[in-house]
Amino acid sequence: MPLLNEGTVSGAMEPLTERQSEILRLIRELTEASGFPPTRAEIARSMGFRSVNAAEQHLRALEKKGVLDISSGASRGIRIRDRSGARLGRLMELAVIGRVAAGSPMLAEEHVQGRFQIDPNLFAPRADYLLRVRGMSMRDAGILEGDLLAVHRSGEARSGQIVVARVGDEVTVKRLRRRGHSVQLLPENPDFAPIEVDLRRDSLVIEGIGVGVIRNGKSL
Amino acid sequence: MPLLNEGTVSGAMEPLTERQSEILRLIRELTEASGFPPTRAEIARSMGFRSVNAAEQHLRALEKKGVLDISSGASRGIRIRDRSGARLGRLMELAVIGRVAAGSPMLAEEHVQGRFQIDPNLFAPRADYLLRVRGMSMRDAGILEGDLLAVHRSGEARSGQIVVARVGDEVTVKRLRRRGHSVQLLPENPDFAPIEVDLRRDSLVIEGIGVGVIRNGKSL
DNA sequence: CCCGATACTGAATATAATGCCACTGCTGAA
DNA sequence: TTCAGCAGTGGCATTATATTCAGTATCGGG
Repeated sequence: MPLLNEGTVSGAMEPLTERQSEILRLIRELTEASGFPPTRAEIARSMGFRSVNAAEQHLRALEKKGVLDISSGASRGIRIRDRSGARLGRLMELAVIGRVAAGSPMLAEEHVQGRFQIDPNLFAPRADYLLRVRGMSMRDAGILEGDLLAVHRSGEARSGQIVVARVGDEVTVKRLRRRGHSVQLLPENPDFAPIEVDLRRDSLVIEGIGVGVIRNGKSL
Repeated sequence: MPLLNEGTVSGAMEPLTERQSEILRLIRELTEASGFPPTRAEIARSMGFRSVNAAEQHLRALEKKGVLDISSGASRGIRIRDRSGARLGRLMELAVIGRVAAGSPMLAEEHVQGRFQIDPNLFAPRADYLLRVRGMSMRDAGILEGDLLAVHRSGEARSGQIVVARVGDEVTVKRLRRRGHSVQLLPENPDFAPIEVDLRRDSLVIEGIGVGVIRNGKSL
């Protein structure tokens, strides 16, 4: 049982046409200027279109090419997907992952509570996403309820590391300890019991390694 | 001795009520999460209001107090006015402060160990610098040796907040408790003793308020 | 020559969202 | 007591917006 994860990342981005780049640039500018994304009508007006549908079609194209997300039905529901390579500065936008539904992959959009720009040099190895921690089972490791655990996506972990693991249907943060055929997931709080996993019988998927903690709430 | 620092903040902003602060925080969160500001209905739903007008009234109040701009007629036309003006781009570069020499100011260049780019939306109120924590006196608050404490520069603090204080020659991180003429600086670790400061005799300077924690080292 | 992609015009429609009015209840200051 | 500010409920007219449908035109393959 190789403690392996599936892995999969999004693919290449189709090139934009000249016009589509213009639209994208315009959306950036208008969003920056006003604090919120433009409507179809505003795009059309700025571009000189006499039909809002021209803007609509462009948005569809941009969404299909993966540079935009459009929230259906929501007014101004445009979000520019800032792919890491695109930016001038070398900062990443990390997703904040909340409650993870059983069976579905970690980074599914439905789990994303928000995004934060993080200096990649802050964590080593590189953090791939932030997981909102629930419960106090890692209290004595200084990881409290509501904290954001910076997670490095990796299917393998060494004994002693803090891992994000999937045991059965549950996603949990614990310290990993290997013991031959079995693996222990140790809480850092005497009020909680260790989880014993026999790899010959139970499934264990390592989702990643904890590489940092960010606490920003009122839990402070 | 009025617990005051030189610090000083910019233009007078009327204080927000508890509820209004909640609304503001919510708007920040929703905007961060979705990429665009919420509608009145979304605010009402998130807050549990049964009337969208409750949200409308709060927005009016927040606008009147100068923390918001509302674009009349535009859907989702909410812009949070960033006080302090400091924010030029979308992210700031915060200094990491190490050992602070007695008597010299916090942000003196000699104390700067490095700088990290941080999303200003990560902490509220705004973090002004990061302080490398020494010692385990705040262990039970989840602040460990080597952690970076995000500090909001402020000469005033409320009872119960975690503060960076200068007592005599020492800079220390503790939880503040006011007791009439005296102030207690409470550790969050039974192995350490509280510090009692009599304001009529001893000097106490609040350097700032702890607004967040970042842990990135191998302490994890 | 037809097809699909790009790039639009123009109009129609359902609904999302703002903005306003009337009203309740509380609190603290004048 | 009265009054202003705060915190809501509920309803409603008017816009604002998204989204779809029906076209026109150009371009580069296959």
